[in-house]
Amino acid sequence: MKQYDHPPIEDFDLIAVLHALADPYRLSVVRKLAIAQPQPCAPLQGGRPKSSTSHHFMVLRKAGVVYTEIIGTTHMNRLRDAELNSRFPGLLEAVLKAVEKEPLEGCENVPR
Amino acid sequence: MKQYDHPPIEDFDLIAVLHALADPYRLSVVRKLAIAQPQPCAPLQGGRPKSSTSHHFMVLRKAGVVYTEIIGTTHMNRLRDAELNSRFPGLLEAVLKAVEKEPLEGCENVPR
DNA sequence: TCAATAGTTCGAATATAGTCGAACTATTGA
DNA sequence: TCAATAGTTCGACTATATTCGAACTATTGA
Repeated sequence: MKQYDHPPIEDFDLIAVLHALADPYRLSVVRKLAIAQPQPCAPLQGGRPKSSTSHHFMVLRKAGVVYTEIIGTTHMNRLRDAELNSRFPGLLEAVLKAVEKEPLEGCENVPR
Repeated sequence: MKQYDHPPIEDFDLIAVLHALADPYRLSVVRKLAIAQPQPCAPLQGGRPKSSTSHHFMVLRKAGVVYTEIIGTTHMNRLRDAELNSRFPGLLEAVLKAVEKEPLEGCENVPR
């Protein structure tokens, strides 16, 4: 069962993390994973072709934002929130909090 | 004395702020302003041509990261840190903290 | 009034990123 | 063994960003 390479914490680069988060689609993925983890890619596609989704997940993985475990045919994604927080304390939390009141496609009916 | 338009807090957009910060040169400007405010553009150029500097300052201003006041012939820049913090609590602080141990060109000899 | 200063604007060139269809790979379950 | 599933890779295209020189504007101080 082949797995992805994920950067170790000490290789996390702030510019790469900020860039990874500075895209509406990728930010929505991060928000959804923050609500429910882990998740396969499929339910997070949001109407996009698989190749685009795959590209964005690669950006998230390379930055260290997402960890993907291959289980059978599905790729299970989770946030590397603890690692991110140990390297860049408060960053992910601040980002998630910054958009928590904004609508999140696919989660319109989630009660608060 | 003509002045710039700066977006009001309620128009701040997280994606734009993250994008503004996700560039090495712009992040260095933000770090330098966090150390000493306000400053004109000139000492922050870092060897770049003026047109590039001007472009990056425009990105920072449009995102709401930097406030520029025109005083005579110099454009004095400061961080909109309080406003940023009221809109996106903890974000700027987390970003600055994330890189505080990294070298900052032009500040190599600052004692700690 | 005029030169110097500080920074902008323009336009073109280059680089980086995002999008998408089509072909591909690995795994599972029948 | 074979079809279905989940996602990747490739290559081409488009869009967005960055870079830079050159010409420009506004203000000041001599």
